Amino acid sequence: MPELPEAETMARELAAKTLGWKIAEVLVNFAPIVASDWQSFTDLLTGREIELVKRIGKWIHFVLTQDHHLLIHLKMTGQFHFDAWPSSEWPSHCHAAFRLTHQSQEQTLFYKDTRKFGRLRAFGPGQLEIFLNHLNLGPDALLASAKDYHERLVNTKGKLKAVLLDQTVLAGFGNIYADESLFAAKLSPLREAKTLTLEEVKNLHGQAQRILKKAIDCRGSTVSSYQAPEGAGSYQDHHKAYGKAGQPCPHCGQVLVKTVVAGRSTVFCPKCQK
DNA sequence: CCGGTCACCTGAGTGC
DNA sequence: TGCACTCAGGTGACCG
Repeated sequence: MPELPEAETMARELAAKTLGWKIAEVLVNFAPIVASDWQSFTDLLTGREIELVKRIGKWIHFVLTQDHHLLIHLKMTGQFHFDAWPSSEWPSHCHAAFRLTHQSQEQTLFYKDTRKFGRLRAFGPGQLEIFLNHLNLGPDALLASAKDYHERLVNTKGKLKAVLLDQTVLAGFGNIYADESLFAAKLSPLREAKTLTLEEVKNLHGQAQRILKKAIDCRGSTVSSYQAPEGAGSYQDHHKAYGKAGQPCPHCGQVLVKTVVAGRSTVFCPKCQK
């Protein structure tokens, strides 16, 4: 599900609701959703206060007191849901519950994930760095400069679309925003990334920045079930290529073509995108 | 080493 | 209606 704009939206909305709140209690309803054993997971989190909620690539990062951390990858269908603390019945597809307290107030944050691909990880002091090094994420797709893009893209083997999806090259692109950015930059997803000129990379960088920022303004794309804590996003109304195979290209009218690159469905205009 | 394929899951949509 | 089949925003393991 979430790519950079959806993860950014979730982090912002979670921050607004949970900053300064304490994790009073943790329940895990489906053990495999936690990367470690659930006992050490709950032990690491219980009693900590939430200092910051941010995004690292597509990961959601809760910074907790005493150098403790909660890192969540939402994969295809992960999302957050506020509801009542589960007595016996859990809300549908919710696999972990965090009872949060702030002075006399109380609320419960649920991790919800229909397809159960997502993973939650807790870290104690010094452990987060090791994990992030292991992930080896490239520069953030939104924060990186055109020079960063150029250095990363031109020094990588493979088709442009596959390279954009590789989180160790640039962190944050997924299938939607890769297709949308390539369409806007008039670059073929099938091009070998290393053949891009500096001008082409600068243009791709500019288009990607514009699209990712606009998507964040729209609170992400809701294609099927994606919801941020404050509800669905609306950037799907601005998609020009993703999900539009068979429809006319908005630039030239030629039919948009669907193919498969890096195992992912890819839509592009064979006339505009060179 | 590399690209391609599958596995992990569930639900929605489609066609018979 | 119902069933079989395909596809989905991601990534990591495995294979030739």
